[in-house]
Amino acid sequence: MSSPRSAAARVTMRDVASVAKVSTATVSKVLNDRPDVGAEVRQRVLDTITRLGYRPNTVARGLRSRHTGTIAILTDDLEGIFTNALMRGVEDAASTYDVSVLLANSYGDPERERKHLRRLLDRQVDGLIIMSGNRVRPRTGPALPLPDTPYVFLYEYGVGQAVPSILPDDRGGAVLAAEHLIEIGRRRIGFINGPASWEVTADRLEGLTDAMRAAGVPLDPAFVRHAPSWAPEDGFALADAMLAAAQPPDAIFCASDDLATGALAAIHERGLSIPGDVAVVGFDDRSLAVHQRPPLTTVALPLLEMGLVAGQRLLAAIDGEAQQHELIRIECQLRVRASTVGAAAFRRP
Amino acid sequence: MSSPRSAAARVTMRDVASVAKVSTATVSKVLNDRPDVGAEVRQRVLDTITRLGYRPNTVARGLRSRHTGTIAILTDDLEGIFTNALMRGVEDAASTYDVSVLLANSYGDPERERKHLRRLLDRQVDGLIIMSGNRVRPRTGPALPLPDTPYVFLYEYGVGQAVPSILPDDRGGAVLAAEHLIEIGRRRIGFINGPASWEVTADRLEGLTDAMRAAGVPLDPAFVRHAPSWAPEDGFALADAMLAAAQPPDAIFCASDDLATGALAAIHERGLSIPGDVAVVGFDDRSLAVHQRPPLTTVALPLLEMGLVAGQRLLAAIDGEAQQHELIRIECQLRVRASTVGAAAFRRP
DNA sequence: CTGAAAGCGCTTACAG
DNA sequence: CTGAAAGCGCTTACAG
Repeated sequence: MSSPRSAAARVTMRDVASVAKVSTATVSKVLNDRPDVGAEVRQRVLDTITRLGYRPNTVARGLRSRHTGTIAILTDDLEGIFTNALMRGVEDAASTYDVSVLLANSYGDPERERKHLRRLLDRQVDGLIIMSGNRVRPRTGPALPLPDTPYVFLYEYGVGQAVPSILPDDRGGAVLAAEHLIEIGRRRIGFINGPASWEVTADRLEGLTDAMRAAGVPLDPAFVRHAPSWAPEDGFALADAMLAAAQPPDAIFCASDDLATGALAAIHERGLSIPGDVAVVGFDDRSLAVHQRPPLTTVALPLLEMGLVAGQRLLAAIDGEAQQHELIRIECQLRVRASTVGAAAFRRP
Repeated sequence: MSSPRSAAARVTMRDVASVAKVSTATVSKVLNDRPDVGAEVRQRVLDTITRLGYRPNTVARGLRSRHTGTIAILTDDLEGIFTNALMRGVEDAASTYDVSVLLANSYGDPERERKHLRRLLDRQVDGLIIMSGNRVRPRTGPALPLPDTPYVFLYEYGVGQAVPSILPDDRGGAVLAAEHLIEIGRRRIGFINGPASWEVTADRLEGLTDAMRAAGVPLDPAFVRHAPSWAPEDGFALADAMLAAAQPPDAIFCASDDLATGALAAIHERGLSIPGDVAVVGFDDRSLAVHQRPPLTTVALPLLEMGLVAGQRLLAAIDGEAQQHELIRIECQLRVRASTVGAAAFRRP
């Protein structure tokens, strides 16, 4: 039974059929769990399969059946700050259904996107997830028309296309943060938002505003600022400015963990305690949040779940479910840590 | 010419052949850039292809030709700290050769790895990149034997297998850091290493030790410490302890940017200047490095290049190049920033 | 240089 | 319930 090392003649469905004394059609039916196979024959085929170590060739199956069990993630940024977690969700969903996922990185370049799309379509992918790895914004359709291939948008959204877009509920996340600060007794809440050109900043501001209004707590316009960038440096500068006011805020809500990192430093530098003098809440729940001094209370983006939902929606569409234009907002979660409910005050030594 | 929306009968090679009045064999030759086709016929085929908007079916090609133009990345951690950059390198290399890349996440579970491997082999992938997203260590072979499918290890390494492993040159990276600190005149250099159970910490310690010895600068054992974890908190604690010494270090080299972040905080808290009193160097060059106060000099891991090399090596093996057991170390790069050559001292206000 | 024929390994109607 | 036949869309020897 020794076989030439690499030529180890693959065992095919024909081999199984001939050994089990059935037709390949029958083997195929057994493999695909079709009901119309006798119990005895089924068992014989199954036994033969394991005895021969037969494995179906997905490529052949794909050619004949016209579905490949493959989806693709097409992203504009493979190194985006949220890319991994989103991808993991998609991969989890796909894996559950024995679907494989292809990866394509367009770098946000339409020409590259077109190339990838072409290759992916040539490869007969069953569907596509078009994903931004870092920034929610509207986008036009795919760089190539996809008349026969379902797709969904993830962490970005289409404007006219009849497909779902999976997004975080940024507004709701900000509401959570605001309600938490109000609940722990803060009344002078500052907001360090991200650059106004980023769409999420509008949603987060809206959530904060609505929650404050609902609670009857006024929001001082002087304490509501857009940072020029998302960098900690800007969080530092804006927090420092707020702290210099005659009546400084007793809480600062930042639209990102990075901004919050800067805010924490500014508060420390002034010798104020956290959360005693100033409570701080971030947004995103990146891994650095938990390592801040004190650990940062923050609003967690539901990235994994978003990826899962995107995957499930796509799979459903592949199975024939009708798609329509809709924005699916996934709830954020508040992660309460010491920067708002600190064990004792966290004052600089 | 209106076509029923979804049934838009695909144009196949047969259509092209019949319109161009040639055989499908000839179309295939043109498509695959075979030399044995007349110039005139070639042109006619090409014209027909664009006129009909023909696109080859990769699945059919794969079935017949026995190579699918697909590789897979199998990782134990899709959210590993270095996963994205490594993947981007692989994707870049693959894309260049018109090869697609599949993504598979085993979560480090052998059973899951086996499942993925099985699915990937059924799918007839041409090759595999087996990658760790966060930690260099030796590993046994794939959870399933791969007699006919080439693979390479990335950011981890095999022990016996006749395949290459792509790794960073951690030792060399530490040499760069040490030489830099010595060059700017530091003589009492502290080293905050990562947990001893992490293999890279041995390499980085060796690099530091060798460089110091070569320069004739003594290394005080009291200033060489393994942190219990990679977290900033531990960097803080160890730096703080070193600074409390009668003769504190004038430079601290940290085996990760996270540790360095903690060290920076400890130095600030003591009211010392950076780099005036103490210079700091990190390792990894994560995005947070540049946002430290002051921006952190650090040793950049060559992740993108590692991914590229892994991809290229794999593609070469797929093309038939012989593989052997080898550890391929890619050079790190020193990124000099203000924490060692700061514009003026960076003293706390 | 060109084409007729076979075949990659499956699944799909369809007949019995 | 089972099988013979056709065919998915290509590429590969091979003959001319």
